[in-house]
Amino acid sequence: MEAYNPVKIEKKWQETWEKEGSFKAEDFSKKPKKYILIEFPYPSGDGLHVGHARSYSALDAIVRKKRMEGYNILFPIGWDAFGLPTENYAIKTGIHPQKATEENIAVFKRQLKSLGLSFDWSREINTTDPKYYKWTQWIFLKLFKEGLAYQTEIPINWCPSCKIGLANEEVVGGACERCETPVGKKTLKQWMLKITAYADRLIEDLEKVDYLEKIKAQQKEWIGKSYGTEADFKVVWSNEIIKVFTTRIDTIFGVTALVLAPEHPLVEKLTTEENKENLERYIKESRKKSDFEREKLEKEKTGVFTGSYCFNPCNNEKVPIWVADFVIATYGGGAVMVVPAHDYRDYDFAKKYGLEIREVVSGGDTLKGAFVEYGNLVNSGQFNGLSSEKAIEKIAAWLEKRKLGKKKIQYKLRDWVFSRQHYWGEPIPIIHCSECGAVPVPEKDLPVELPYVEKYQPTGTGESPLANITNWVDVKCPKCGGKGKRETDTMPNWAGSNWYYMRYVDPENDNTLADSKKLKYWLPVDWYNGGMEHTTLHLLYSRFIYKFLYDIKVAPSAEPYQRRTSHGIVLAEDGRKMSKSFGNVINPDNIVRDFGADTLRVYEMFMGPFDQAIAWNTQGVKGVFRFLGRAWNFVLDCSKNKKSNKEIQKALHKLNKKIDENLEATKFNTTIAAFMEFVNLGLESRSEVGRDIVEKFLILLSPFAPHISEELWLQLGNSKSIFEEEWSKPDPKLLKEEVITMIVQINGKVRDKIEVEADISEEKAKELAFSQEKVKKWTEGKEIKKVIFVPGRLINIVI
RNA sequence: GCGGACGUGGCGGAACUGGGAUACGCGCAUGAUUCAGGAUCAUGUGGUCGAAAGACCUUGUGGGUUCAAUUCCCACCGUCCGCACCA
Repeated sequence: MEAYNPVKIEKKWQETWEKEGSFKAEDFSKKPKKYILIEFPYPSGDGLHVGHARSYSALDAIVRKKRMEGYNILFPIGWDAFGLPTENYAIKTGIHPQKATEENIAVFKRQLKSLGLSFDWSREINTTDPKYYKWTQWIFLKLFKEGLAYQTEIPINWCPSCKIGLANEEVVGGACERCETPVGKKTLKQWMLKITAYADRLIEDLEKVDYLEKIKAQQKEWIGKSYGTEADFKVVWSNEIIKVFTTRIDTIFGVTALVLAPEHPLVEKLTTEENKENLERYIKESRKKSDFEREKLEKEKTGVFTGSYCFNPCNNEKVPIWVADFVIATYGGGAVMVVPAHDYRDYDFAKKYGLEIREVVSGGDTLKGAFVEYGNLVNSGQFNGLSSEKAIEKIAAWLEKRKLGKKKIQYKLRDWVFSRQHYWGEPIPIIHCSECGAVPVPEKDLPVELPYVEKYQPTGTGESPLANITNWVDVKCPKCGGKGKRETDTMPNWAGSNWYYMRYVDPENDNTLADSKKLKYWLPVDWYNGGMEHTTLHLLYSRFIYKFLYDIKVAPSAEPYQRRTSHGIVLAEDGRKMSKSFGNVINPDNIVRDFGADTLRVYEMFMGPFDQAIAWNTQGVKGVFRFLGRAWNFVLDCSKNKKSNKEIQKALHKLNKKIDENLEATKFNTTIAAFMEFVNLGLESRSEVGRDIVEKFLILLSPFAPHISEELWLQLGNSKSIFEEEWSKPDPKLLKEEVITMIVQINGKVRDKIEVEADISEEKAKELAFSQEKVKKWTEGKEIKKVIFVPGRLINIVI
């Protein structure tokens, strides 16, 4: 008998599957459809990560099983290829991003194919292909038309190293997500997408989908909806009104100051002569501070008095107006009412600057600290005695009646900065005309192709490298025919990934983003798996874009993804992140070469709970290789036997059941453990295991370890592919145990075990239990208080 | 500070709905095979006491509910992830 040698068989089967087009999805098939999606990879220069292999292998197992169950499966693959890493790589090496992308894709493709993943390669897409990004641009034009894409002059997060504007989502801990340089501010005219218009629907429609709870929670948190009241504070000696948002309008009688963000438009006007110098210095300094530094300041609060006052709308008291950089300019209008007695932050601020601390909600002690809970109102005029809940309603109504305020909903979510000052992205299809303003490129002129140039270094001025290409920039205005200039900003790398899963449905279509009938057939995606790190980025953005496309009747449903699961990352053996600089990267090529793709796939499923981060362990890989070797011997050995005993048949059906249940729950690790147990049992009684069993075993194994299963299937004399076999259903008769081990407990401690019929009656069980020697020993001379019988499980004697 | 997850052998981890704690794998030990190493196979492997039979202890800590708790409740300690001066 030949020993298991994966290198000899894997390539052969990969070629056969490809040649026969075994995994092609069929549009409009009569079979029930399932659209199963993994996040398409970014083809970086580092090659495939074992982390890619982890989630892809797991989903491939699900896909292969579902095909055998009779589903028409769409399991596609493509490349999310625009973006900074490639551009940076190009700048460093002098290799054009397009060429680098092509080379990287070739490597990724070879690596993915060497894993035997059952993608439908005929639907491969690439976001940098003009035929693809034509439609990315088309979506932008539609957004523009509906007023959801607009330009504005805003201070944006600016990475001084990448020389690029960043979305809030790309700033991690005050630093650039890509290069970890502390982020500063720069005011630029930027394209924005109005995701805030969809904030409510993005929250509400989470009810309709099946996402992990933590994903829903994170998205809601990110959108940050809060209910409150906006109150108008009129400035003394002026007609200016400062609008203040608060969730605690019940504390308005405790206001002893008002604080504006340094960027607030009224700051200059409100600053009196004698405070001018002080204030200017303060603003200058706080502007110099990056967000990163602001956060690092240990929450020490600083501020300066403007010299002006305003009126509290509820009691007409004069309230001093301050400026402080703890107030966020972009949230709630950039103005905060300070209630030291009932807010921790305000308390600190008041202590530092000697502001009055006035209790207006009873229950705390203003000498000790802020009391932030709800209570009953005091020192609040006609509202005294009301509970906070009631007061919030009453005061809001009172303000509203006098046109001094109104109820308001605030979100943390902000509009999405959609401009990037880079070369390697989709050009924004807009032409600027001095007469007509921003004019959309006519749809018939799409795509606006990215010009192929030699130099793509950032200009550093805030303009993209495209600004230097005059013959591309200078065009006629499509509206008036006059002089126009192309928009030189490009889109962020999220643009292409917003809608890519729609393109898989109809990847060659040149007339529309995708045929509407095909969209209707395949969408929504039934199961989408990806990384947790995309929860507030890609996942939220793409839901927004899809909802927009639904509104303009392109997308067929309200939500794009029916189910969302997440995998944990794969760490290096030392528990750190895999990184070239640590020299701890595991290259999947080496694992495939030394142990085979099946071992890699099974190991990555076995290594730990799917949703949990886990460290690589090469010893563990060896263990899985051993298991597959044992399985190989087991199958070939036992295939010569004619008959199988009942025990192994039962074990097989139990295994079958376990796989069915576990896969839906993404419990891949225990599924593999069940296979190992089965093979251990099989080898123990190998003379009593026959061909019928090993054939069925191979069918069960095939989604997980496709190459070895296909090869053994052939060696057993089958002529058709194992993947044309039907997935089996466990036989309930064989699942039913006839004999069970009944546990006998004395006072909850296991003292004996007895083999009994599964449906033994209570009387018989008791009788049997008490007749046991061990039980007699433990109960001798003791008073028996109680006997508990759990059918099919145990008997507990309380003494 | 807020939101979420979690704490089980030397290690990764398992345990359905409250019913045998430590499945499966790694590692380790002993033996077989081998000139040797590797590979493979067999057996053993939570702790303490014991020659053994066996007894007792053990799921972060302390308490509670229960015939029975890794699982449920309360308090505390600790770890990880996300957000974070959001008014």
